[in-house]
Amino acid sequence: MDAALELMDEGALTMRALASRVGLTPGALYTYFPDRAALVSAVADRLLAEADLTLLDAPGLSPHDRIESFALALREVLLRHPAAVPAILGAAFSGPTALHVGESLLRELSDPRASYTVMVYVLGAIALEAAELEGPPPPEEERIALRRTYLVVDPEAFPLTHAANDVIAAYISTDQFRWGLRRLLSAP
Amino acid sequence: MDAALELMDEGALTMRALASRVGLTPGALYTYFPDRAALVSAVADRLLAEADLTLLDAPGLSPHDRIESFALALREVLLRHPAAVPAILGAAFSGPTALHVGESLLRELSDPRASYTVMVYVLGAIALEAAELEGPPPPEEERIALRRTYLVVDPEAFPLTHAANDVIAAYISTDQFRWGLRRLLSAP
DNA sequence: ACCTGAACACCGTTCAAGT
DNA sequence: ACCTGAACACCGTTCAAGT
Repeated sequence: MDAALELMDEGALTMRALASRVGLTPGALYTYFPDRAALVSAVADRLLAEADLTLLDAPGLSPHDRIESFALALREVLLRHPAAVPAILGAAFSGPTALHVGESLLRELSDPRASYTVMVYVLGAIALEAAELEGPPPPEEERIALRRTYLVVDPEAFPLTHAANDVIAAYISTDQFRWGLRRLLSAP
Repeated sequence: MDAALELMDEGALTMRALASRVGLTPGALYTYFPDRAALVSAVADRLLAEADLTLLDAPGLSPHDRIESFALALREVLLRHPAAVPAILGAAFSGPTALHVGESLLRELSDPRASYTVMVYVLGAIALEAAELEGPPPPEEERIALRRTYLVVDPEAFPLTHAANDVIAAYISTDQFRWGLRRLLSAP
């Protein structure tokens, strides 16, 4: 599964490539996983578990702070493996680790609807950020600077977008991620 | 592109299948699209445009109501084509239609960071819902009922999840979608 | 410009046969 | 149980050649 994650990061996860990397014949993989989709799900769940789940139960922190620190940790893990993020979205509920995260989240927020809203925001933000990464990401500042030149638009046709260029470039920043999360958590 | 969307809905969009559906040889498609990814992006942008963009400029409505009505319309369009949703996430910023939506959203909310938060929520919610659909969705009530039996967990290991089963089953409801959106928009 | 036919370099998955 | 070798039924993309 480590090899599978590596290949995913390289954007080249095929059963054949995986087999050759672990020194097997393609067919031999089907002893361990019924099919490619099962392999991908397993990798997704393992990746989800790489974020420090204990942050969600950290003593001495407010519920909001626990959620924030876990969300930041999860984002960091997942953005290092952007190609795996779509699989995470797919397994958002089903996997065993996802269940554990869900239970902890329910403990922090009294209304289950609020906890789902947080999940939606966190996974949505990560998914949008991951979508524009090919491999492991360059430093944040670099990505923002790139977006600043990248996202130039016609000022006549899109005046507000043009005026907000700097903020839009920073949509993928940790600050923006935290800002949105806090806004959501601070809702009445 | 209509044929391509049809094939996507059937979960079987290949260049060869598309070619045969439009009465061409696979190679001929490369006159119109440089590669498969370009085709998928084009379909995604066209799908985005199917939601009524004028809702975002509807006179006589508050900014929040405009956003809500457009978000609901977008969700309805996209959930009819769940297989295309990942492509929408990928093209969330780049496409011409996405630019237009972004500009309108900036008009409704004074802080660009808030408008991005709304985008994250709306696209995130749609992505999570789409992830558990194979083809065009059954009626909402049916899906919720299915989830209610689907999502049974061990009450000992996951007591809160077990207790909230009914609400969790309704995570994919229009009501939950609207509830989360309103909560986000009502943040101070 | 648009299309065909044919090829190239791949895929995931299955399965008899071996150990 | 685990693995190989070989096959089956596919892929996306390219490209000479035709109209």
